[in-house]
Amino acid sequence: MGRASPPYSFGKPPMSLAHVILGLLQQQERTGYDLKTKCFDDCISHLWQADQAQIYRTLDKLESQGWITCNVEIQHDRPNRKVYRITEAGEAELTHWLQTHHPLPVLREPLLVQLYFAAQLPNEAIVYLLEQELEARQEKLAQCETIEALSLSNPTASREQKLHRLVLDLVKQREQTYLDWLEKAIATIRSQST
Amino acid sequence: MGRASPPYSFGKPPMSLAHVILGLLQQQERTGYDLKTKCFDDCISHLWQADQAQIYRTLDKLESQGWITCNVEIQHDRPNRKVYRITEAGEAELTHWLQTHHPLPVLREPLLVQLYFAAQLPNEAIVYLLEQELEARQEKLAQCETIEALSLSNPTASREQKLHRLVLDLVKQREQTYLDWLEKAIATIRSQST
DNA sequence: ATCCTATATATGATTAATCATATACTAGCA
DNA sequence: TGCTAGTATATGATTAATCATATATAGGAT
Repeated sequence: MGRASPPYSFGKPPMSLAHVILGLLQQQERTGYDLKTKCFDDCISHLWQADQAQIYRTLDKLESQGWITCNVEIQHDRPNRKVYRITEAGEAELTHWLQTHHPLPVLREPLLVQLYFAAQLPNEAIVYLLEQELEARQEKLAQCETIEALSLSNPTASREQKLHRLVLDLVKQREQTYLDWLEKAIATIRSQST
Repeated sequence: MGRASPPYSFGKPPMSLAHVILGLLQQQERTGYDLKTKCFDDCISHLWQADQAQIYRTLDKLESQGWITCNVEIQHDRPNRKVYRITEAGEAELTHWLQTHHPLPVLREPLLVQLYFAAQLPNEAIVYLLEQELEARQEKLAQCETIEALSLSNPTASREQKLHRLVLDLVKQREQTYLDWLEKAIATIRSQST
């Protein structure tokens, strides 16, 4: 008991986006548009990026799965809103998923491939590549700091906020590790004879 | 000039796996089976993981693109081998790709999502989750060290090897950042009242 | 009068990736 | 005898993700 019986058919093991959405809908009811603009883009872009089309299609699947329900709000000045709410089955599924270990995600970084095969390139070309990456990573760290300022600025440290803080700490440290390594790598390549 | 004219149609911007394969074929000619077993699984698993089926399909695409050619080696005791070699057009494409900045890959980590929404869970459940992640990350770091021992043990420091070392350094540091954070996070949660 | 932005949802097309499975022969082991 | 492992390539099915585009209305700026 606790979970629906076997024939799920909907996306087996990870299905992570579905569960991110369940988590967000457990906080409060929302529309697809709210999820995209207020949640994914403004609050958890450091954590999970999602395409608008995929959000709407996942909402459809979650609804036909019985994990969320939909209530259409008629609006006259604007398009109607489909407000989604998590169901009891959805909460059970979320609670189960939250406690399940998932395999480490596969990382595929073009920059590392480039560096791995860069032996044929002149040093300046390699340094240029690393500098562009450095710039992109600095920008990403800045985005993390924006999110930090927006959502973790007030001193009220609820249990939830402490967890959000932990998550953001990792993401920031990850970027910092990258930045440190890039600076070291640039110095190493520069000091090298071609 | 330098690149084939517009109607590529094959996978636009990233197409990274195709370029990893081009890089490996520039080192020497290989079969799909060699690529899977000797390269992806043994040498660059820390860098890029690839499914056997996708390797074969990408070889087909690269061939029809004119970036590699194929020579069938007839074997009588075993299945025939299709030996692939990079072409001049392929080398030009690789050189171009190696110098192009690519957008940062999107990271989607189930564990971070779980922690973000874990406020409803008891501390022990959160700690258990973090400990499982810690174990998986330790194993991954150990895999990096195996690769290090296998491919970077000899003291000959060619230009190529120095680059491979840089790449491995980042991957190891990334895992270490994770491990440090996980230990800190476990201590933090443990010290917390439920 | 025209254009852009915001609100709101939806579909079609395509790519990248994974999983399962099929085929086929050899060699070694139990 | 049957089983497994290694060598070698290939296809079908499916999922996850991205991009482009379509529709519709209101309100503000140029």
